[in-house]
Amino acid sequence: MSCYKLIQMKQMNNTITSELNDAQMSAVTAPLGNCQVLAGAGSGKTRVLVHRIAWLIQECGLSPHQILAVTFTNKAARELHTRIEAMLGFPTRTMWVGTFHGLAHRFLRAHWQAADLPESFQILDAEDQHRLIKRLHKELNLDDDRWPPKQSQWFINSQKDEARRPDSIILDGDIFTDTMVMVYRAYEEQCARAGVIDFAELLLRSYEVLQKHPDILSHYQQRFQYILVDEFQDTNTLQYLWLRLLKGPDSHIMVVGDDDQSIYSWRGARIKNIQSFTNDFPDAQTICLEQNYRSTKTILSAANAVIANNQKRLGKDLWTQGDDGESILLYTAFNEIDEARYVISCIQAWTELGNPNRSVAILYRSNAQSRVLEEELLRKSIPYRIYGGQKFFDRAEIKDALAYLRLIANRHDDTAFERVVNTPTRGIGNTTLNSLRDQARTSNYSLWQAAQEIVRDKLLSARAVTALQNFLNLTDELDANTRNDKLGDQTDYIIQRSGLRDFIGKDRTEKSQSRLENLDELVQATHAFTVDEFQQQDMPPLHAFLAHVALENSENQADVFEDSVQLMTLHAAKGLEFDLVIICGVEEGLFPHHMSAEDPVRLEEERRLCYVGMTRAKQKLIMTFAECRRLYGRENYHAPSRFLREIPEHLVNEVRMQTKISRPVSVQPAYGATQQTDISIGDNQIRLGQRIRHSKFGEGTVLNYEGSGEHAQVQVKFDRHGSKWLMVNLAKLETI
DNA sequence: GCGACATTGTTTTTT
DNA sequence: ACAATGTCGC
Repeated sequence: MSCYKLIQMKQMNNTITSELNDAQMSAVTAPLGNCQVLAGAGSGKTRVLVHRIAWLIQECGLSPHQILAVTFTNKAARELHTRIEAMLGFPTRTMWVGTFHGLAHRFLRAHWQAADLPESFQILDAEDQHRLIKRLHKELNLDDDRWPPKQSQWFINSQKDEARRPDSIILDGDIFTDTMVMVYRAYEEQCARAGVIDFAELLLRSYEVLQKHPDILSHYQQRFQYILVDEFQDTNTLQYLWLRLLKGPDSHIMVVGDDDQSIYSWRGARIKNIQSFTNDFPDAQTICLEQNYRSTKTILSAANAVIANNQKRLGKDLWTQGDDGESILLYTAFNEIDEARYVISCIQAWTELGNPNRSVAILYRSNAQSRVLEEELLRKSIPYRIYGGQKFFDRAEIKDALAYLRLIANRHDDTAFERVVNTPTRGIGNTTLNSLRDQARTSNYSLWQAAQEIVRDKLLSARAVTALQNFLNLTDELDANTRNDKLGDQTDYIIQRSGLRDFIGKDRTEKSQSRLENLDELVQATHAFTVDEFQQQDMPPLHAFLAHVALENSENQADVFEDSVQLMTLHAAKGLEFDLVIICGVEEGLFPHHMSAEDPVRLEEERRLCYVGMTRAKQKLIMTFAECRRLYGRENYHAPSRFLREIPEHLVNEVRMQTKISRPVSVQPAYGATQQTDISIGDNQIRLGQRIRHSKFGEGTVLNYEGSGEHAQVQVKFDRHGSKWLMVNLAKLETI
């Protein structure tokens, strides 16, 4: 090795290991073996993954080609990949970095024959799956009241997540199991006929291919010398089995996770996998990352105190070298409107200090809570962005347009067929459709084939036959006329020619206008789409686009660059961080949610959710709860959440609602946090929760105030000296 | 086949 | 409260 190269390597080595603490260092430079990293919130988990991979390549001589890194979200996968490339300074296209589903998809595209799939198989999303199962229930004459399709959907998905096929489910003579298995069977047949597979099936099918084809298995086992798994606490049974199978006898695996941040057990995630890992790989080294680089001491102590109430923990104590920081503000709101006003007033105070809107996140337990907050943000003209909610490609009009594309790609895609056969309405109603379904079922055809037969043999009324004929012709025509077009032009033409555009825009409401805009956006997306070499190998653009849409249903990326306050559920906040975090609705019944309150296991998950939320905050944490909240049209009185009581008192500044104003009925008088006072310090009006400085007592928070002019007094809770009442014009106070 | 009413069930949702 | 279904009559 040349001297120059050695020096270069030495430098690289330095960049890989510099700025790492001891624990991070031992994870990054761990010997080439199995390893488990328990990474607390904000302990530099991604950093360790990135550096570890760089280390494997630079120091252990592994080629990127031999590395497999698995994440849960596309975003995490992208971040991982770009950071690795930035660190290494060269592209690593041959490295497999992706989500479980993305990687499984890639695998199945390569091995579709072994997987017994059509080459052009398409992915069924959750909504399509639901529709399909609903239709199946009808065909099987299952009463929807007794047998909700949602339940079957849940059953099928959880069986698949447990790697169970209908044949491997033990029939216990129970009518429930019998029925569910029957539906599962019918569902599988239907999917096979239509050439579609659902999310869980991506994993299960690829797992089975590996199991049944030793040659394929050994190829991948030999190829992937090192497997890394992010958010390991969120893996389900199937994902764990998949990983274990893929890890060859000579390869190694590193899993990174945090049992305290497991919040998806209701989706099949098994924290137990962390324990299983140490059992299955007894030689695995365990490394704990406990130093937190994100939050202040105060925030961290509070979060630690809350999570300490969980019994089932691996046990980990986060610490930080950071400052104490401000106390946690706890505001007791009168109702959710008051809460929203207080929250927004806090944000205003925060941004007046020069902080950008984007440094603030409002977190809540359930999406329904966002509306009041939104209204208040709107009223105060504060730009905001709501995460979650409906994804772009989930909008009805987009799915309609996509269904045309799917049908062109694959005529036997019944889900797509059902979706657009009468959208826009073209005289094919329920009666016709039912005969169509009958026909399809008895002949074991796709709906498309059944329709062809009906048209050919004129099996229905002349009117229905003509209508069907027109639809079949239309679809074929859309296909034939755009066969050589670019994807964007094809999409544009199809939306126009199918009549979808006119249909969507026919009434001139604002809603239909925005739907039209969405269609335009879709066309634009198809124009901009390029086949991703990694994920899609050499698929035709149309197929590649459909797969991309299903697997990477990104949200509307519009105005992502505007400096806006971020609103999201606590779940959606995992993995993110903000200078100021405001958690709303911290009430019994809402958080912890009443659906989870009785079950201790689920309660612990709620608590972890609380922990996740609190540890998102870097500098300042505000928690609010409302004594009274309108929920489902009723007014409910809730007690403050038990989680609040679990926070040590000395870390909290309790700000009480000020005014004794009677309940607002329809008008909303100014009160509480937004009430204007005539008490001011210098030029600044006093606000509840306002941070001030006293020459002797130091910094504190305004809890209360009284009187005006010369008699004005404020109650301040000082960070170090407890709370005191002070005369405003005597005490030397200044606002911060 | 389609539009107008009633009925229903409302946590979280990485793919 | 509210939206998203399903049922009914035309």
